[in-house]
Amino acid sequence: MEFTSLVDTSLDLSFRPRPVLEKVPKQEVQSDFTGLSREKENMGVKNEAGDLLEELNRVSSENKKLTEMLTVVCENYNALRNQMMEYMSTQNGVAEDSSAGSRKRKAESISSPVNNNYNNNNNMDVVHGRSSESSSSDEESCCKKLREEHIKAKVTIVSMKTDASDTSLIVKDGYQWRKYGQKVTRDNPCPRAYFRCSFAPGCPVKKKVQRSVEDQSIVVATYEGEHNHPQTSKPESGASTNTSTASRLNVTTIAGTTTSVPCSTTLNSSGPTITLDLTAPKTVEKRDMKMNHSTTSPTGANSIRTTTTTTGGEYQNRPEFQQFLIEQMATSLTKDPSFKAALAAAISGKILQHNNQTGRW
DNA sequence: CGCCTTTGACCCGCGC
DNA sequence: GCGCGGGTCAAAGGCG
Repeated sequence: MEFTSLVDTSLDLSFRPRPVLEKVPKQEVQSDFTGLSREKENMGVKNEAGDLLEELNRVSSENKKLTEMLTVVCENYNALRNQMMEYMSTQNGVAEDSSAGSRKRKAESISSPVNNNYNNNNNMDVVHGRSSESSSSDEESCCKKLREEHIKAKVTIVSMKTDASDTSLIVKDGYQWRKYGQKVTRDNPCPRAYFRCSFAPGCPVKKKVQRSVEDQSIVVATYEGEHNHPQTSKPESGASTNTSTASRLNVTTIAGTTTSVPCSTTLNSSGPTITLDLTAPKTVEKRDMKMNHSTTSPTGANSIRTTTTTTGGEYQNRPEFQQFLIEQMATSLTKDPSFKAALAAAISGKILQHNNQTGRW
């Protein structure tokens, strides 16, 4: 996510006074008083207009300076951020290289295709021959933590309703996944499957899939990270990979600012929790639209759980659904402070522009 | 042959 | 320090 995308200077934040601006009010003042011989009042209004213009120019130049400063700050931020990410990648690569010595398996099989794939990006900037002792463990752990926090900030939880008899833990979401592990966890007798995005070698996204304890017909998938590549294929609406069973899709995203659109091609991270049951007959009901801190998040994060029920095929065309989407988008946008700032700047810019063109204040 | 799943072993963080 | 539990690795085998 680029910072500049949050503060978009294309919204004409830099309000520039134009020659027209100086002329228009004068013309208007003169035209308003044409034919009237009230020299004193006229002079008073002209002085007032002049003062206002002076003030406007001052504020405009100040605004311009601030905008330039903001641009510089944004550029610096991006540069620093890129350096930081690059540095973290390098450190991570070094750390993993250095840790290979301590890990028996890694030392035994460095040429593992899995490892090569997974670390492709990180290895690009690795300075080979650097001893493991030379790297600062503090910095490594710091960078690792930062990276983990960065990833953890983008956690999406998707629940999908399947038949309880369906033992597969595969959620078809349009991406290509490679299963790399399965584990029975303590709090859930059903095994948890671990997947890694296998479409792009350096894609950091991981997915955990496990059946719900409460309702074993619900498969809960937890996505971590963001894909660095486009989606490979469209997710099949209301489908699971098991063709014989299947056909019940619940989408639940957890925690954050972005709302996932059900059955869409993107499973955006970090949105309010939305549970969509596309399986039941043709009714559309919105439940629990308010904040609901219970339920689906194993992390216990604040979440909105919304359950909408209808038939999958017609669902997205229904006006209720469109309205619901708009509401969700509006909610997400209004929660975003940067969007508010950009919107305010855009509105004020437009007002100023309009006033300049009409000559009215 | 290449890719995928399975599965037991290993790693590592955390709480006691 | 030790044990527990979650996460990951990688060899083995299956499948198209």
